[in-house]
Amino acid sequence: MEYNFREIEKKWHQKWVENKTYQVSEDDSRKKFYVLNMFPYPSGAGLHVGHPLGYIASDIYARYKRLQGYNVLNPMGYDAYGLPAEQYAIQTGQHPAITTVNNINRYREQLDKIGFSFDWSREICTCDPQYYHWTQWAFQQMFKSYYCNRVKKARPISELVKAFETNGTEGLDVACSEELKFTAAEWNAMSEKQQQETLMNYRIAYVGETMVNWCPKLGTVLANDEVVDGVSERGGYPVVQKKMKQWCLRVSAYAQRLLDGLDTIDWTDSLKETQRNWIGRSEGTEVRFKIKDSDVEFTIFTTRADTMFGVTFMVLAPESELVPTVTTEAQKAEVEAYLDATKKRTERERIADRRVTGVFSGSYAINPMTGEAIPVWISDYVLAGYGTGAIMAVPAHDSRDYAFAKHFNLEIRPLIEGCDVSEESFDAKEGIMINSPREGMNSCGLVLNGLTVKEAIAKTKEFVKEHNLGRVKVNFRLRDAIFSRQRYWGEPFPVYYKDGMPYMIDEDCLPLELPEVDKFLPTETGEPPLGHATRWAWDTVNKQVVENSKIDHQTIFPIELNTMPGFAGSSAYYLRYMDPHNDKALVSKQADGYWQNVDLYVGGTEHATGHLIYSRFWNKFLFDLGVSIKEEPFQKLVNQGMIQGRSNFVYRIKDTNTFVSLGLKDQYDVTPIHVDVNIVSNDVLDVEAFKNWRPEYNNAEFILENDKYICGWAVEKMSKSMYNVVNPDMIVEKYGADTLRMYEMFLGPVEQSKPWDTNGIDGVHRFIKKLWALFYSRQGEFLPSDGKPTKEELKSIHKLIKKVSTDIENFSYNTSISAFMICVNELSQLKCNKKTVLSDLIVLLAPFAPHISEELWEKLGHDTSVCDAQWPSFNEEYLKEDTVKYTVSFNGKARFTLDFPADADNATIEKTVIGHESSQKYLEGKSIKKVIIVPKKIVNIVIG
RNA sequence: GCUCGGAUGGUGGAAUCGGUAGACACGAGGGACUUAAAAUCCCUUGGCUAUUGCAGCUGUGCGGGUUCAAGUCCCGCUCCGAGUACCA
Repeated sequence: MEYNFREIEKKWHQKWVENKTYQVSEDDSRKKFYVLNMFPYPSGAGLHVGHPLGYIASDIYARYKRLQGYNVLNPMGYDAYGLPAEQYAIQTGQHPAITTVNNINRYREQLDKIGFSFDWSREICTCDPQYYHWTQWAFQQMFKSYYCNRVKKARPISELVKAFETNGTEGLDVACSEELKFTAAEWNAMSEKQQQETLMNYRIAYVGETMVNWCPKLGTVLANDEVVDGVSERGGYPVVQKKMKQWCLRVSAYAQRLLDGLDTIDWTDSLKETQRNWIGRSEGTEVRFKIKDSDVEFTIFTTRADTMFGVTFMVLAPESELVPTVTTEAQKAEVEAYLDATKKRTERERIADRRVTGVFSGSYAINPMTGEAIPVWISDYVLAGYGTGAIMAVPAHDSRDYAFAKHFNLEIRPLIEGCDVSEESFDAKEGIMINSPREGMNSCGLVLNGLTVKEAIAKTKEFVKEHNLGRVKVNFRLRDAIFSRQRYWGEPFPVYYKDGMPYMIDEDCLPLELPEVDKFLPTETGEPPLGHATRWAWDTVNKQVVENSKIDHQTIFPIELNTMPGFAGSSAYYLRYMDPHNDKALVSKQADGYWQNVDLYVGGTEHATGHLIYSRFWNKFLFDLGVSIKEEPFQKLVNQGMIQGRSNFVYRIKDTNTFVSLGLKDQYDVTPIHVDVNIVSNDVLDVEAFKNWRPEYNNAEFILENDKYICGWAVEKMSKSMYNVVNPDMIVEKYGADTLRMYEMFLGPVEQSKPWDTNGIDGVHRFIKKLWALFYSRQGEFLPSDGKPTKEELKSIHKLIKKVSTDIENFSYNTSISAFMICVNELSQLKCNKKTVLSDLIVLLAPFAPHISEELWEKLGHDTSVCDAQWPSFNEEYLKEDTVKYTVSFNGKARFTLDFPADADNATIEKTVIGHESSQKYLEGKSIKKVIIVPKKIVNIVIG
């Protein structure tokens, strides 16, 4: 009987739905396992063959864990808010909700063909009000919280208000935008508006006026991780810096915990390293410098406190608030011209054209160590956003300061013994200090000469602390996340404004639904697209606010017109899957208590500094609230590689319609042209299909080699424009889902990027047919029978059990599949038809090829789904060999291969070797010094 | 520039602790069955030399080193990929 995959796969898809095979619920009698894929953004292009790679890998693991007896949660959903649907809406007028639903349906159709064990009853979609209810709720909780550095936790803002009422800011240690100082009396005397403004300084979700990445073309701000090389990640439009009032999340408060948490999770080192760099912890010292002949003071941050004696100038960022203060009358015009010029440069230009620019402010600062007066400059190589926006410049030991000093002819003063700074600075943190202080230099008593750099830093820190010149400070590169987007297709903020200050809509009124608008562009007055939704503003928000918050009916409250960014909806979705239909809470205590956190998370590396930071932050916040019981959301993370396209080329002879085969192309002047990979097989072009591919090739002519047209090829990104997109539906149609699944895994390690090449798929398909042939003869006779397996049969299957079990744990699916091929070959050669052996084989195969496994499992007479079978365990007894081949070498030279008993030891080997004919000849007249048995069946004998 | 990966046949890739390369698969070549094709099965397949017997040399990006033994460890390079970039 033929292997009819179409019928089999259709049958089991139906049965799985009917029997709710993959629906799970909390079950305290079984251990849980939570497998999760990064949920997709449903794009209009549908899935290509690369998208399911990670889903297949995680599905195999999920099915494997289930066979081991775990209660496995394996959900799927959609990250449905996003720019493409909105851009499409702007162009065509089609509502993004419609586009999104269409795309989701298409995705679902494609996914269903591949046979995943997803529990679709838990499907979520970020644009569903039932879902974003909890995104809005979490945001409100952040608004109502501040971060206490003492307990290292988020706490209710009401606690902070109480503290202000009794003590003001006295003894406060909390995360804030800027250090404020006021007394209880001052606080109590503030108006409500002033109090609200003050609280903004401490809230975890706050409105802040910050420099943002503004993308004029998209009409919105972008987060740092959404900007790549100075242009927007989506669309590649220019991005400029702009000061704007925006919602922000105080991610920076969690910087240390985000860093520490990395040590507790099982992610790849490279991904952890990327996050560490992004968080960018640096330990240093803040030192105050006074401006000469003035009361003005400013603080700088340095990691090289040891170089205090080598400071020859100071630099402020152009955006620094101190700039107007330090600029003297005489320099005013020049400084203003410089500020103007820098403001005009986009970030992109600054990156592309890194020339040294700057201007002298006219003021001098006093070095607190030496009393020297040093010039204060302004330059855009100092960033306003990092540290204090001001630096002390040590040109001898910092390459940027060095370039600046050279350009403006400022003094360069070496501080490390033996370093040569005539050509470049000496940046390394090593060596012995000199000139600190220099002979004859005033000093306040600090002497660093003779110390190593490390010692000098420590000593200076102590000195600074003791003399109250500044403080020891840890700085992070991680910035607060900007949380407003001037777009339509995103979660609306559950916020209204009173007296210019934001207030939260009552929790009972959530979700605040996204209103309809008739235009998706900003309004004439420059407000975000939600500004078009005037009716909604009245009907929905004011009604909710007024009725539920018991506020004066006459008042019209403006509502927040921004929407939330893409990462809002994806930051806590893993919690929602645990309890997706709960309308009382994000997740019930019971569900969260059972599922805890994600045991295995699979997705691409492109989210390393975006989603994977934000959701860790978000989860830590919910952890502080007691909503999530695990501090880290994703215990183990596997990054699947990208599947690249394998493009094919034809070569057209210039100015003709004649195409020349690859091997002959060098004899002509040709242009390579991409050709659709779907009309090429094993690099041989289907000439007729090519003629029909496009009208202009209708009467194309060909110069063939060996009667074939051979195409060239290259590995490129899989994309429509390269004509190298391979669609999974087509593969399923031609070979079946089981073949697709196995082939995707057979292609190579999951973590590795590799090109898709449909050519190799026949090998996997053949394997499945061979497997089928173990069960059915060509005449359709069912072969399996009861009976005791032979030694060889047991050995073959137990070898496989051992291999596959360890391989799945290590995600080495490709080598597992090789092992299956070997085993099936062995069993066919042994003509094995023992039901026990074949049953084990089917269970092992079930995670990889679920459809054929279900079918054959049923045929073997089992009445439950193969999903509920038990993973077989192997028996070392069956794997033992009677004799073992040892390679024997003498002095590492002459080699023989000999058989020894499996349990041979030094003594028996020595005896046997000597007794052996060929070796005896070699050994004549020599004595054995020692016998070394090393693993892997090697014996070395040293003779002399 | 810095950080982290990687480089193995015509191709995708195996090789767990250093154990004597190239598993498995594709492709290619040859053969069987067939009127023919498809399907299936068998043989060969890193390179070079030898070939109606054995076999020999060479070989994991390049150059050194450690070791009885190196794709694997160490030192110095070349190239490729990813992340990051005035972070003081």
